[in-house]
Amino acid sequence: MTLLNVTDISSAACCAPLEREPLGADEAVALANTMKALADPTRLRLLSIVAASADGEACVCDLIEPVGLSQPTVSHHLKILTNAGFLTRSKRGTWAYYRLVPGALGRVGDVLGA
Amino acid sequence: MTLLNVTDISSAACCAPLEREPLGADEAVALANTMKALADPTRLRLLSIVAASADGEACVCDLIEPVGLSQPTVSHHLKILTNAGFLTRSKRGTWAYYRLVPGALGRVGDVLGA
DNA sequence: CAGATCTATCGAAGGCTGTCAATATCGAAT
DNA sequence: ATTCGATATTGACAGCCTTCGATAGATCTG
Repeated sequence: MTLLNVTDISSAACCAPLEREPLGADEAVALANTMKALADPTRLRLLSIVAASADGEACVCDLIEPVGLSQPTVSHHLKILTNAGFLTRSKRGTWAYYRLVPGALGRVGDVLGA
Repeated sequence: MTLLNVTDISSAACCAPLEREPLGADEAVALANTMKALADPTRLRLLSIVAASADGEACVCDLIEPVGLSQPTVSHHLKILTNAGFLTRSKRGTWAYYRLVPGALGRVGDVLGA
C-alpha cells in the first residue's frame, strides 16, 4: 500500500527546530511525510473545519458539502490526516466523528521555528 | 510551466492560525502550496544546511555532496524553495549563494498554531 | 429480515513530482 | 578569443497523488 506513506503516526515530534542543525536523512524523510499530510488544500480545510466545529468534532457527512468533493475522497483525506497523527476517529452508530489531536499541529509549528 | 506551482512567493503570510476559523478555498490553496515546498526530505535538508552554514549562506557546490543528488536536481529544489519565499539567491562570480529569508519559516509555524 | 443510511475500500484515470543526462548560459582566467 | 568551471534549463521517464464511480461493510429502523 503506497498511499502517501500512510503510517508515520506522530512523526511530528521528530527533531530540533529546522534552523538549529542539519537534518539527518531519516529525520528529513519523517518530517517531510508529516508535512505532506498538510500539503493539500482539502486537508488543510478539513482540519480547520473540524477545529471550528461545535464540540470540536465533525462527522464525515458534515465535511462533504463544505469541501465540495465526493464522500470517498473526503474519507481518503481524513484517513491520511489520521494516520499522520493530526486527527482521531471515533465511531458512534453509523457516524464517524473526527477530532483534532491536541498539540499535533503545534509540534510541527515548533519544528519550523515559530 | 507546471513545476509545483512555482510562484507563490510569500504566501506564507496568508491567514489566521489554522485552528481559529475555517480556511477559505483560496487561502487553503495558497497555504498548501507553501507547505508543498516544505514537504520534501531533500528540501528540508537543504534549508537546515543553509541555516547551519557559516555566514548563513551556502553555494550550490556546498550542497550537492551533503544531499547526495545531482547538481541539476539540487538547483531544482533550491529554485522551488526560493520561489516559495524561503530562500534568497545572490550570485557572486560564477557562484550562487543561497540564504534563509528571516522569519519565513516562522510565519508558517505561526499559521500551524505553534 | 429487509431496507435505508453512513462510511470505508477498491480499481482506474489523469496529472503532477522528483530525478537524471545532456545541454545551454554566464563569468573568470589564461 | 578560448577554455574552464559553476549553475540553470530542457527533455524524458518512472512513480506517486488526487479524484471519482462502484461496491462492500456496518448499524439503525421498521
